[in-house]
Amino acid sequence: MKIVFMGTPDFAVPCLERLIRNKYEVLGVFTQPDKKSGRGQKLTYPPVKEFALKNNLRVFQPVTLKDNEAYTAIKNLNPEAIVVVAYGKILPANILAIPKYGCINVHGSLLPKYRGAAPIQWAIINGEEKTGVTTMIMDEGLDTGDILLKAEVKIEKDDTSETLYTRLSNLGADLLIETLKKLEKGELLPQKQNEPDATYSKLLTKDIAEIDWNKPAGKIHNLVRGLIPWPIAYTKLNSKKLKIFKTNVLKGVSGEIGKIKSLDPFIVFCADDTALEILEVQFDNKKRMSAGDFFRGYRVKEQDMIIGK
RNA sequence: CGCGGAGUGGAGCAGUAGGUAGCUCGUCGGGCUCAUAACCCGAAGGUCGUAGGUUCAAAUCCUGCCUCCGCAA
Repeated sequence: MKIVFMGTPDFAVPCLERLIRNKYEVLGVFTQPDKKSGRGQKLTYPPVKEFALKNNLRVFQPVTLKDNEAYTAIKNLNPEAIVVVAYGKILPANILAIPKYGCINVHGSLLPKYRGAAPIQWAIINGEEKTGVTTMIMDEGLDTGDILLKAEVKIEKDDTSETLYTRLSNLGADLLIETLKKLEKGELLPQKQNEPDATYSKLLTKDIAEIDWNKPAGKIHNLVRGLIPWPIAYTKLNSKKLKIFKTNVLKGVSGEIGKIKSLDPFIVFCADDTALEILEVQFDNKKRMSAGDFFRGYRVKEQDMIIGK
């Protein structure tokens, strides 16, 4: 099958890799334009572009798909299917209509739950016990297309968005190949999404990353896990930012909410008689380290430490 | 040229009016103890990121380079 691939971040790379490995003919790869990023504002390529170049694929980085230029380019490639994985742009109707098998999207949730951005992170933040990937035939809406296949995974207690990402991107890639094979054989019957069950997730931003100690420890633990590797949950310690990477929930512990119970181990009281043990932190301009290491060098008396502001 | 912080024994840090380095933890040995991650005694371990420069003398001053990190994107 002749395919045009569209994707941008790491999540999309396994899909492209599987397509190549399974001998699909990848006519071209669309990805977001290069951006200046990182310290020193260096121009960096999106991960999909890196991978595409290494595999000698044609790369397209249009600023918009809504003009005639992008449409014509895709039309001329004459794909039988367009595979879209975390591309970051909406496909207009005229492009959706080009391939005979349609535009296939791989989404990191069990649709219709978690349509939109950052579905994997929100599944963890909300404490879901399972999530998965879904393939669908795209339409003009935001993740509203008819469902082709789904695959579930269990969210483990210590999963972070990072670990879940890895699992789901590989699962998604496998599901994509299965979807394409069955689609080609005419074995798939697209299913309408059940609208009343639909939920949407927002793009992650830094302002959701500050920990609210008035919540129960379990919720905070989920936030911490969900915000790895970005933007990282944090609290303030004597007015400076203390990023928190790893925590442990303690139950049946009562104390004044938002106060430090002890430094070794590092425990803070939370709502509903719970407490959060903080295992790994990163302070100010320091490196990421265990709470024990941090307090070994942080020379402020315990009674002078103020958490949360 | 986006802004800024930092590289000191295994780990985290202190040490800027320049004179061969200290703390907490860990490690090793010994002691106490029914026992211990607890306590006591002792020991090992650092060419102070790297290359030059200034100086009688630099971890501490100057210059280049490498690496790491925060913010902003």
